[in-house]
Amino acid sequence: MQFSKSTDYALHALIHLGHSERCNNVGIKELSGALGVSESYLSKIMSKLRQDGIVRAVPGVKGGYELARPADQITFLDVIQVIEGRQQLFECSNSSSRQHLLLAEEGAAQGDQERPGKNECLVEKVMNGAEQHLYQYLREHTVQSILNEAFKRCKHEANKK
Amino acid sequence: MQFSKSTDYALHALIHLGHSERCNNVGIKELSGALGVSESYLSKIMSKLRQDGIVRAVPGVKGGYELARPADQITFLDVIQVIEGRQQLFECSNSSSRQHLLLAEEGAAQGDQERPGKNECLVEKVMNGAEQHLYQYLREHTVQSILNEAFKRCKHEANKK
DNA sequence: CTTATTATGGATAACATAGGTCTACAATAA
DNA sequence: TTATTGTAGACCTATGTTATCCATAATAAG
Repeated sequence: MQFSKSTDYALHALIHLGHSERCNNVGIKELSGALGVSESYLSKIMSKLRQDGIVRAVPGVKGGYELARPADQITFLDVIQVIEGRQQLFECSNSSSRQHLLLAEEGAAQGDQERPGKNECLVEKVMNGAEQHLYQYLREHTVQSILNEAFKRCKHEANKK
Repeated sequence: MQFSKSTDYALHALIHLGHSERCNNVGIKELSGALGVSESYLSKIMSKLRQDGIVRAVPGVKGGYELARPADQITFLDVIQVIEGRQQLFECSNSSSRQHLLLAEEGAAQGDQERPGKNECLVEKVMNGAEQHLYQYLREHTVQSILNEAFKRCKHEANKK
């Protein structure tokens, strides 16, 4: 279980875009140079980000990419879900096994429809809880928060000199 | 990014073992039957769990598996790390890129050894924070806590009748 | 001691996904 | 119109997941 390299590239690319907000568009050449990835591969990732409305792209001379919304409204979770997809982190593979009859439906016999989550597998329930926990953390960190942190580091270093 | 089916099988198998604590050993046949997985595949998973000291195995007639320690000392994290491995969830793939020079080393110039984590990439820092957050949650849930929850469900249903 | 039973570990294979390249095409500013 | 830049698709390879099968080792019971 690991995040893909594409997620790494996407996050760093977005930070680069946020950092270069002054000049409108950043070309794939500049981006791939900064990250050390091939243009062809990175452009695929950028396309995904564009399709999901994270960045805007303009073709043509002087074209390139820019953030589609303020950097403080682009969360880590946004980016991760674009690249990794939105399937849940954990799924019980065989919900009709004897095990599940025991764990999930033991307490949910006849017509127990008033509580819908009741016959969910307990293992899955814990794992979904973990997922929500993780997502909450990832929602609290944005491209902007990275830029702020980098700026703080920079200033701190300047003071020492 | 998803947990593998093996993790699912491992968790359910351990819960089965915890539930059948009375009779000493549970054979692979009973386990695979309960989970709806082939014996050959499940035995691979059980071997891993044994190598990491989660379960004990005895071969021979009347052999089988049992938990190697109390169910409340087997956390979800333990199981996941055995099956999924212990690599970190996220690694920056190219820490020598221009991007990283900006993000990580901007504030960590000459001889800055007194703070070791200082020149870590900020993206990686957030992701490692997310990982620790997730791990903390997974440490708080054990095989025993699932058994307790199942027991509660069972009792609750009994009261209703 | 022999035998039936059970777990172990290696070899192998189908399949999906990640990671990456290349090329033809579309859009746009100069 | 043309040079430049992003888009989309085909394509390839390596790796990991999910599995199966078989020979071997260990063990309890007879």
